[in-house]
This record gives sequence, structure tokens and C-alpha cells, in this order.
Amino acid sequence: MSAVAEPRSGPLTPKARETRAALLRSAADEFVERGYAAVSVRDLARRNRVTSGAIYGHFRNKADLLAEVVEERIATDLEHASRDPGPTSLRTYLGRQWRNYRSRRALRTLLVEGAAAARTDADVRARIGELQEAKLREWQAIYRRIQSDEGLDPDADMETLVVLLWAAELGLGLLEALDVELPRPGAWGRIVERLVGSFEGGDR
Amino acid sequence: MSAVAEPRSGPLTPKARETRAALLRSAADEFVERGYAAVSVRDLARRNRVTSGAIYGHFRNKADLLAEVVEERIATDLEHASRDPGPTSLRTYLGRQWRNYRSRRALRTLLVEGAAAARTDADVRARIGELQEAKLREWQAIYRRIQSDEGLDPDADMETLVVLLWAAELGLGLLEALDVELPRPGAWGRIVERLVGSFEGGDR
Amino acid sequence: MSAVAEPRSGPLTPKARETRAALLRSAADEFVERGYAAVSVRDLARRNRVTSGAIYGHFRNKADLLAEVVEERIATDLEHASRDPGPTSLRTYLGRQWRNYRSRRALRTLLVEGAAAARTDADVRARIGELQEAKLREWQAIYRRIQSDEGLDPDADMETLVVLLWAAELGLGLLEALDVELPRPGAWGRIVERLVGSFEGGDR
Amino acid sequence: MSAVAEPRSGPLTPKARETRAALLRSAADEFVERGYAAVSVRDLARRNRVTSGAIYGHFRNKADLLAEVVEERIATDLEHASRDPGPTSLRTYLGRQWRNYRSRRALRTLLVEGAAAARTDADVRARIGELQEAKLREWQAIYRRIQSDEGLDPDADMETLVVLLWAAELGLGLLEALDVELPRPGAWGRIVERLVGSFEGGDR
DNA sequence: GATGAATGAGTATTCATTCAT
DNA sequence: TATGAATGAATACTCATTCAT
Repeated sequence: MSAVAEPRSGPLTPKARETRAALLRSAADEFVERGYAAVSVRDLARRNRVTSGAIYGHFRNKADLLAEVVEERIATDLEHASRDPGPTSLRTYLGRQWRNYRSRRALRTLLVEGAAAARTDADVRARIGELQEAKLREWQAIYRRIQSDEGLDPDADMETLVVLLWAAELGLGLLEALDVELPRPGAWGRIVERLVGSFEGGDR
Repeated sequence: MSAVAEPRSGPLTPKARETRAALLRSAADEFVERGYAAVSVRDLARRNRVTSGAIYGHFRNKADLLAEVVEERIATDLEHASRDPGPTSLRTYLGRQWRNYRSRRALRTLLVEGAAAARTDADVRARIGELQEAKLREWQAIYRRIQSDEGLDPDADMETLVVLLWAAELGLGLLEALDVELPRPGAWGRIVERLVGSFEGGDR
Repeated sequence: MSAVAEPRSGPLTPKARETRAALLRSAADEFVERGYAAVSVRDLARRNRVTSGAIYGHFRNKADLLAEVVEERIATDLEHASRDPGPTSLRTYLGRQWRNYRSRRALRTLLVEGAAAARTDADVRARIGELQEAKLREWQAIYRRIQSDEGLDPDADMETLVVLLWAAELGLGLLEALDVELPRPGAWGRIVERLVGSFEGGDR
Repeated sequence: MSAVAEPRSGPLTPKARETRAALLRSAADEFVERGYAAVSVRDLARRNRVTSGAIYGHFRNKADLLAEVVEERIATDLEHASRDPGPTSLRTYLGRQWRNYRSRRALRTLLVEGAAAARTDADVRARIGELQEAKLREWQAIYRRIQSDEGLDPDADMETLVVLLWAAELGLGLLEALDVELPRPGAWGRIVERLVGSFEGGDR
């Protein structure tokens, strides 16, 4: 209906910045706790002592709000996983990541919510999807670097390995949503170390 | 299949059985295509030339309908994966399953929808969650059988391996919902074969 | 969002018919009294002791409701104006119509509201527009019949005359909306008779 | 032109005058193109590179803006129609006005919008209504002058004639809003000339 | 067993307007 | 004078669900 541009143009007032951050924070909490669909914009407004109209000064949509929440969470929660660990074996690198999978539970939950929303919202789909692809590419680069530095089997398909391991992480999110009991962190770490071991000894 | 499915007790007339089956079929299609939240009970009614009131003669509520759809789909799509393959190597068994992962896309989609619904609906959560746990237990039994029959490393943690591989399958569903490009079936099959290879040669 | 058909399919329950008629009646009253934009769907619901949801079982839209109201009003208020008066002079026929223009005030008001709504709603525009064109064609046929039967100047452009007179009627509606004082019925009748007189003598 | 237009008193800076003029210009365009109700104050603000708050420095409210737009348009578009044409026949005078009715389409559109707004806004109603009455009085004076100068039938009711012709013009606006096809300018001119002819030859 | 009219509560979103800075 | 963040109230509309017929 409106043919022209959007709110949120120039630099924000400090107070506006604060409001926005607070909204993102409580939206993240609520979406994780009660689910995206079950949280109404009014709920968020009330919780932040603003009117729902105010929220629309900061976010285009409820979906936009979800996308921003997910984007922020990916950035913070996967930040250290995306840094190249330097000289290390793939086993050590992966074992460390997997052993503490529980710390990423909120992120997984948000991605489950995001994926469900993505099914009907093209914008959410594009934004979160592209973020996922970017992460996968980052990790693939790291794995390949380790592959050549550490003398792993050069035929090993690191691209697919990365996708498989990340899919497993995401799948945990689904199982968690279904209240399925998951293995203990130690077991997770060990199994990944063991699987990845097949890449070390050379070909097979 | 489910104890709560039919509010009306007693045996069903053939016509009622038919209506019920048609509803399940089209609900499955619609949930996969347009998403559980985006499909209204009235949509389903119209598509099946019944009134929405009639649907409540067959299913307790919309969530019940989703649960039944998922249950049915799990039963049919994973039926052959749950049969013990008889004497075979784990590599062969798994390679076969993974290579044709694309055939299970609809099932994965339904599980993504189901997981999102499960987040706010305790009944859906319990029903689909228990089904998942049952499947995992089935597979774990098969893997353990192969482990002992084929002389795989007896220390290998087959329980966790099963969860990891199934989580990866579910994670694919999430990535598909986000329109992330996935590896080709051949690559999937090979990587799983390779990973599982680490269980064969004996200890490590 | 919904790909399939609409409510209101088969024949209506007597009670439903009643509800629908009552809604149309009170919508007409309210739109005339307070204006289409100022009347909310909830207002109408409250006034009819129904929920707003019920209204959407009878009408697709608020705009649909307006269109139906206008259509009905045109049908009843212009019904007798559309019947061929039989043998009579154009002067008598028109004088009679114009002298009692005040009886059509509600119709004019609705057409002003309808025109304003039509500016942004293509459906309303098409529906009311087509109705207007149909009426104009009806009248043009009647005028032409009188023209030949009563021996009026055969060169007279009855098509345009009809449009002009109806436009004047509609214009009254605009002036009424602006609270402009209008001439008395007698004066209206006389001026039209006088103007139309120019078609009779054949002179010129 | 209007006593309430400028909330801020005192003389305007040149820049403020410019902003105000630009706002009026684009408001006129938008109201004609998309409709008063469909144009938001923010739309206008964005289009003029001001904030919506700033608009309230120039106009009391949105309705005030519409009233000013209409007032301005009436003043410019009907300016030459309000000047006494000097010695001329009524036929010539009116034929000229009607033949080019298409040039006044924007004005008619604004009056339709104005009338709809007037239905719920007493201020708009009063302002535009009074303007209309003033115009009608102006024209009535001119017609009477011609009536006596040109020796038309002294019994002819010029007051009502003026209202009728102006109502017809306004009615065109309504029909235009409904996308009803209108006669060609030539036909309009001729019919008015013909009708007015009945005033010339003397009584009938 | 089925109908379909109605409920009731809720939803995201929009908008004219205000006011501290 | 202008900004832009925020208000507050309203809006059309949707939907799962119920129940008299």
C-alpha cells in the first residue's frame, strides 16, 4: 500500500537503540520459551512496556523480528566456532565443538522455529537460508585448511562432511523439540572423534 | 494406531473409513506443500467436500490430525528401514539408506512441521516424540545385531551412532525448509560409508 | 491464502437468511447515517447481536457488504423509475421523477459512499459501475421509446440526456454531503420540465 | 484563504512557504490518484522528504490538508468559469464550459473525495460546503445578468438552473469514480446548448 | 453421522497524532 | 522549526471449535 521507503532510515537515537536491543532480547527469550507462533506482537510490546505500534517502528514484520533474532543469535553463538582454530587435528577441533552441544540449545530452538516460519515466509527463508549457507562455506574452508595442513586423506569430501555434521546438530534441535532423550555430551564427542578418525589414517 | 483418534467409538462404516483416509491423504499433501499453520481446517474440509464440522467427527482437533498424518507417514516411509536387513555389512546397509535420502523429503518436512507444532502442543510432542524414540530403539537393536554378527568393534557406541545419523537426516529437513542446497545423493552415501568404515577395521 | 471456494454455497437456512437480511438492513442504515468508513464491522456485529466472524460467513468483505447494500437499494429505490410508464409525455414522466427527488436521498448517499469506496476497491467499482451502466441503458431505451411514440425531435440525443439527468441526481448527493442547501422539489420539477420542453416542439 | 491553516502565526519564511506549497501539490496528486483514505500522512511526508511531524506544523490535521487542497483547486480550476463573460448568449457561455468538461476531472475527483470525507468531518463539510455555495451564488449572479441583458424569459428560474448544471458536473465525478463510460465532449456541449435553448425563445 | 451457522477470542498491522529533544 | 520515536486506539479479518438442527 505504501509505495515509498521504510522506517529506520538514519542513525538511531541512543534511546531508540536501547528499545530495539531490548525488543530483540525479549523476543529471543520468548520465541525460545513459548514458540514463535505462540508469541504475539502485543505480548512482546507489553513485556517491553511499549505499544505494539512502536515495535513496527523497529521491525517491518513479526517475521522480520524473528529473522533478526536468529541472525543475531547465529552471529554470537557460532562466532567462536567460525574462527579458524589454528594448528589442531580435526578430531580435537570437532570433539570440542560437539562435547558442549548443550550450550547451543537456544540457537537450535530458534532455528527450528525459523525453519517452520520459513516454510510460509519467503523472506525469512531467504535470510536464514543464506546465513546457513554462509556458515557452511566458512566451515568448509576451515576443514579444508586442516585437511591439507594435517595431512588428512586428500580424497575425503570435506564439503559433505561439514553439511552432515551441521545437519546432525540441527536434527538435535528437532529431537529436543520432541522431548526425545539425547545422548550425553561425552558420548557425542567420542562418536564424532571416532567417525572423523576414518579420515586420518589415510585412505580406506 | 492411535487410541484417541476416533471420538466416536465402535467400528466404522466403510464410507466413514474412506472419508477418514481421504482427509489424512489431503492433509498430508497440504501440510507438506503449504505448511501446517497455513492450512486451515476449512481448507481441508472444502478440498474433501465435507464440512469442517465433519472433520471433528474423525479427529479430535487439528493437532490430532497432524499427529496422525505424521504417524502414518513414519509407518509407511520408514517401514522398510526398520526391517532387519539380514546378513549385511553396516556400510552396505547405511549406504543404501542414505543414497536415496531424497525419497524421504515429505517425511522430513512433516517432521519439521510436527516439531514446530510440538513446541506448543504437549499432545503432539508426546505422540511424535514417542514414535521417534521407538524408531531409534528399533534401529539400535538392528545395529547392535549387525555389530555382533559382523564382528565390528564391540566398544563402538551404536546407540549414539544411530541418534547421530537420524539427527542428520532430520537436520536435512531443516535445511530443506531453508532452501539450502544439499549435496548429491552419491556424496551422502559415500561419506556415511566412509564414516562407518571406522567401526569396521576394529578398534581405534 | 485459501485456494478453494467461498462460504455461502447452497441454499440458506431460514434463520441464516434472516441474519443476512438483518445485516443488510442495519448496514444500510449505518452507512447512510455515519458513513461507510466510520462504521466498523464490529459495530455492525454488535448492533445485530452477532460476532464479527458471523458477518464474514455472509459477506466476503466489508466492501462486499457495501456493494450488496448499494445493489439492493438501487433495485428497490429505482425499481419503479425503471418501469416503462406507458403512453405519457417526457415532461410528465420526468417532472414526476424529479419532483420527489427527496425520497431518494438515502440512495444518493449510498452512491456517494460507494463511489468513494470504489476509488480504492476495484471490486466495488466494477459492481456498482456496472449496475449504473445497466440503469442508464434501461432509461435510454425508455426515453427512446417515448421519443418515437410521442413524436419528439428525432435528432435529439436521448442517450446523453439520460446521462446528464442522472448525473445531476448524483450530484445532488454530493451537494447534500456538503450540506449545501438545495432548491425545493417544485422548482426542480419545473426546471426539468422546462428543459425537456425544448425537445418537444420539434422547433429549432 | 483559510483562517485556520497555519497553526504557527506570523509571516512564513520563504522555505516554509515552499514546503507548504510542495505538500499541497503532492497531496493533491496523491489524493486524486490513490484516494484520500488510502494516502497516509507518512506517505506524504516521505514523498516530500519531511517527517510526518513537520506536516503538522503546516496543517492542523489530515482533513485540514484535504480541505486546503480542495479549496486551492476550486480557486484555480473554476477561476475563469467565475469571471463574467461579458456580452454573450447563455448558450455560447455554457456550451464552452461543458464542451471541455474533461479538463476538470481532477477537481471533480477531489470533490468526490471531499464529499466522502465531509460525511464524517464537520470541518471539511463546512469549509467545502461554503465554498460550493459561494460558487453557486457567483454563477447565479452571472446567469441573471445574462438573463436580463440578453432578454431571456424573465420567468426562468436561473437559480435552479445553475444548481442543476453544477450538480450534473459533480455527478460526472461520481460516475467517473465508478468507471462508467461518459458521453463525448461534443455531445455534452450540444445537449446543454439545446436545453438552454428553451430559455431563449421566450416562454413555452 | 453430517451440516453449516455461529462463536469468541485472537491476530498482525496501520495510522493520525503528540511531544521531548 | 523540525525530528522521529512513541502512543493508543482501532481495524479488518481469520480460525479452531461447538452445537442445534
